[in-house]
Amino acid sequence: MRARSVAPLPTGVGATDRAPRSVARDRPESGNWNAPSAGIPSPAPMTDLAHPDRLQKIAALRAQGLDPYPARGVVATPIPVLLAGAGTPEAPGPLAGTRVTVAGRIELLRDFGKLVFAPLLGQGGRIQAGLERDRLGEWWPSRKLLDGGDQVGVTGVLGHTKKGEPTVWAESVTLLAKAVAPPPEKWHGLVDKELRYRRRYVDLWASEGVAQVFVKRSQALSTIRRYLEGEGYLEVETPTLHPIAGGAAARPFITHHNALDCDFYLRIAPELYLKRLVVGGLERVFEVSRNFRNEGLSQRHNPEFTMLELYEAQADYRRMLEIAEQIVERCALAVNGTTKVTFRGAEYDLGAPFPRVGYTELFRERNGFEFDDLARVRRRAQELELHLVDDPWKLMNDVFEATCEDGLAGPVFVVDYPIGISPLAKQKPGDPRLAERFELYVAGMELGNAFSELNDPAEQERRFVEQVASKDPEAPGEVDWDYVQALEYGMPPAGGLGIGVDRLVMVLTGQDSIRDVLLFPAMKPEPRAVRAAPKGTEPSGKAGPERP
RNA sequence: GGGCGCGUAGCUCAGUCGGUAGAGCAACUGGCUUUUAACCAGUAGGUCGAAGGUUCGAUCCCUUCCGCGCUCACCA
Repeated sequence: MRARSVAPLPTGVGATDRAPRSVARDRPESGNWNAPSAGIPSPAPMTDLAHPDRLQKIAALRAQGLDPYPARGVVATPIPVLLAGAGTPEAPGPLAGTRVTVAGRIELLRDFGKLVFAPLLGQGGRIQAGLERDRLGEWWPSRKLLDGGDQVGVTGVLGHTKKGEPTVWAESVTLLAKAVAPPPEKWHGLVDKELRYRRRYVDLWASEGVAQVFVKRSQALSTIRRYLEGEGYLEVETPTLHPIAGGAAARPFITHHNALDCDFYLRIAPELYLKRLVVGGLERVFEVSRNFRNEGLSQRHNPEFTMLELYEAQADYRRMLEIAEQIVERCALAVNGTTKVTFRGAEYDLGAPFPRVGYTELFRERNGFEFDDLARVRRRAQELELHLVDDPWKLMNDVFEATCEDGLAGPVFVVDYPIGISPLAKQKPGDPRLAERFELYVAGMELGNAFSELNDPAEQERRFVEQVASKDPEAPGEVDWDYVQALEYGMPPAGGLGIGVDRLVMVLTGQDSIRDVLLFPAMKPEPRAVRAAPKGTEPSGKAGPERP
């Protein structure tokens, strides 16, 4: 909530005869609770989590004419500012001894009878409030209505305890929102992974370091945007609903538009739209897009994931190498202050430049023959007990991934991919077997993919037709003729790059699983939705929740 | 989709070789004015994930289902 003053409520407009107290949030009176709001009762809490004792406290508050969910917050000083301003007992800071207001969630209550310590959690930190009987006067008995998890505002003098901990010695306490669900166990916090993901709103404050991961994620995205804008790029937004699932080989989600009475595919890649924009004269574009693939889940795969894609006219994949390096290095520095990261037990240096290794050379080194020796590829695939897919080029790449990918600790660029697995990339001059394409690997994980974009419409049409004709269930179902037509209008030579933002954030923050860098990873719906009616009110026991 | 594992109080976990369950924290009551997982005493809290089967009796054994985790497959 933004800090601002609120004009007193005019008498008779939603105000009561206690209105002068109700608007006192900027000048809290000692011992003041919140004045009542319009007297609208809240509906009964809906889930099993609501604790009866806490519901009774709400009833007690309302009985006193007090609002457990007041309309206004308090004007508070951010906790990091308070901590810095408090200094130490030996060297008090500029705020020590002054009256301050802090807002936050009561982490827990340590009750000593006539003194209660209450660590308050807010964004950016934790500071302790000290509630003393002798300072709080007539409010003091009301402390019994507070619980761990409640949102409160505390005004008092900033000081220290005997042990030197910064403490706001409360002169008034304002309940800002009553928590009816109890917080997790204070020492272990939330450890059940399912609960952590389902109740991220608890995990974010109850589990150490979780919020920081998402702060870093935001910083990384912000860094990417700043860098690309500095390079003259324009951020754009292209459709999520696609008539043809193109730009990647993946199984799409299908949805239906009622008014148009047609099916759409959820975006599997923004690529073809972004290149249309390059045709349209937007010479440097990028998009941070959510993509959806109807495939398996794993530590590296979520059904929806975030991809950065960018395209630059007059550039080729060599320029994309540089941009990829810059993005990774700048993000590391912005997020961690160093290019060194620890991921899955190993240390990596994300400082540019990254080494390059040729796909051809790597394949030959690990397998002892050329990647386009398809007969030997097939034998090798049998040795490796790989699933023998029909598409020889796909099989070749399966062999590559099985034999080469694990060794790519990285960061490293694998450059010059076989053209057979690069349907949207331009052929490498002087070697018709290869495309001007690279992938970026870190910790054996593909982080990025880039190429010199194919802009020959006839060649693109030929490859599309070939794809559609293939037996690959993940190939597009039909040729994107509109895209071919776009190329017919002429697309300048261009380089394009895609970076898996979730995976990049995994590496930057040292998280093993993609789920730990997604605020709300995909989960099956929780069967429990609503709670039974309050005890004793079920008509016959049949009206309870459906709990299959 | 396959394999392995897990599901017991709000949270973290014990336990029952089959006789319907315990601890710590949280909650509630009482005590305590400097705690850092405070402490001390007491109280309350559970259709032991769901359904079915075996059994005199199932939270425990069996089957199926649901959810989650790990792993393999899948995943340019």
